[in-house]
Amino acid sequence: MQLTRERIVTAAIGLIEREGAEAVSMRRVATELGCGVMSLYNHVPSKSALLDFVAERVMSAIEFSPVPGASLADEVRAQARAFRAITRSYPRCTMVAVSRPTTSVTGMLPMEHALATLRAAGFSGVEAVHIVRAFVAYIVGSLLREMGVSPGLAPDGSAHRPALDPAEFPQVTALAGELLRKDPDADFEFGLELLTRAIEALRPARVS
Amino acid sequence: MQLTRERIVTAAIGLIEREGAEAVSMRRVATELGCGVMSLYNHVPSKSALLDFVAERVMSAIEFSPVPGASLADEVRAQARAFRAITRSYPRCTMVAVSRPTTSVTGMLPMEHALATLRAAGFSGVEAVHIVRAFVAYIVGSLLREMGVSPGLAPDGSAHRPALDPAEFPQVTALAGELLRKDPDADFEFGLELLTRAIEALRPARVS
DNA sequence: ACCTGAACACCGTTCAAGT
DNA sequence: ACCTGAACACCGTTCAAGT
Repeated sequence: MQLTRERIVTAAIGLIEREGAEAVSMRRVATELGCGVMSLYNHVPSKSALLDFVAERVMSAIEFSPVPGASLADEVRAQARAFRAITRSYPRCTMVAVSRPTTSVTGMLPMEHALATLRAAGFSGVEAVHIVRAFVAYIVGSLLREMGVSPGLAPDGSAHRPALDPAEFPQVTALAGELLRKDPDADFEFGLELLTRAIEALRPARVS
Repeated sequence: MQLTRERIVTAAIGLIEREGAEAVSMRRVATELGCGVMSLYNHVPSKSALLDFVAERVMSAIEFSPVPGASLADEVRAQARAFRAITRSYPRCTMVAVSRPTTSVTGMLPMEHALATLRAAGFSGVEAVHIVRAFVAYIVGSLLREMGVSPGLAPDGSAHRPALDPAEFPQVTALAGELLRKDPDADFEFGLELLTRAIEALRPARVS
């Protein structure tokens, strides 16, 4: 089969999902595709660029289903969840996507959508940009915590949890159960609700 | 001079700050210290562990100056800013710190502090944990956006900004100036204010 | 135009040998 | 106990040669 950028990116994504971001090498991708390493360079300028294309593909997988009569809060929540949903399709690729600046056209579509929603709700352009940035920061930070792993290098599985001193860390030890409990959905929804209510309170009175 | 873990971590931090995270290699660190590569392994089990120690050092550099009579909002803001301030001292190390889970004792100190503040303000343990997580997600996401670079691999400087179609991207093109303006402080403060107000509104009526 | 092997300058880590 | 050189199995990318 013909070697194309599409196929190369697909192979890279598969590799990342199966073995993690640190497993990706040009040589691995090449053998995956049954070609020589250098053949890749006819379709992709560098490894860094390849990962950019991976990021682009992941980001363009964000799906909006704009509900017609939705309130501002509902629309904001829906878009934030759609963003986070890519984690479901590409759990490990999400990290590489999120940690490199997207310059692609399709990567700008969520931004366009979000700005339109906020402007329609009465926010100024400057406010809209600020709000989107705050939400993106929160979502990206949530994804990073949820995946819990560096995109580049996996942390050692060394479970040398050093036993905290209850006198020095009264709160942490008291809430250890809660702190160790993993419920990414609940965590995400909690912060999302905080931000959503905050922008509702910020919304100009003059509803269009 | 004696080779110690301290010196190795310091050398790694210096290397990261000077040349970026992707420049760190055991061999580079060794030559930096004027010793053989393998000597490092007497004090550090692996490269991954070395980066964990880097993260620990960076995180433990967070400085709190607990203002006595401060309001909840002021305390929360102060702690969030203190977290973000490590970016000033370790601009590039921050990214490696933030993208690997901290299991160290000193890394738990900010958490302890934040939980204490929130509990003193009347929040339950479960609420406090949720709130801290939301703030951490926001702060980490902000840092990631601010540094704009993957911890592992630098993005290509290829400025192939592909010229958006104004018909397809009316908001983005209209707000291009605002979107390209870089003011990380203002961005951070905006979102911080959103979250702070949100938890103020959430606070239980019964003030202790 | 597309493919490719050899080669270069790198990696992290194991192992056996030194002191 | 600490250091270390050689070696192994990898990297990304250049270059010159093929078709």
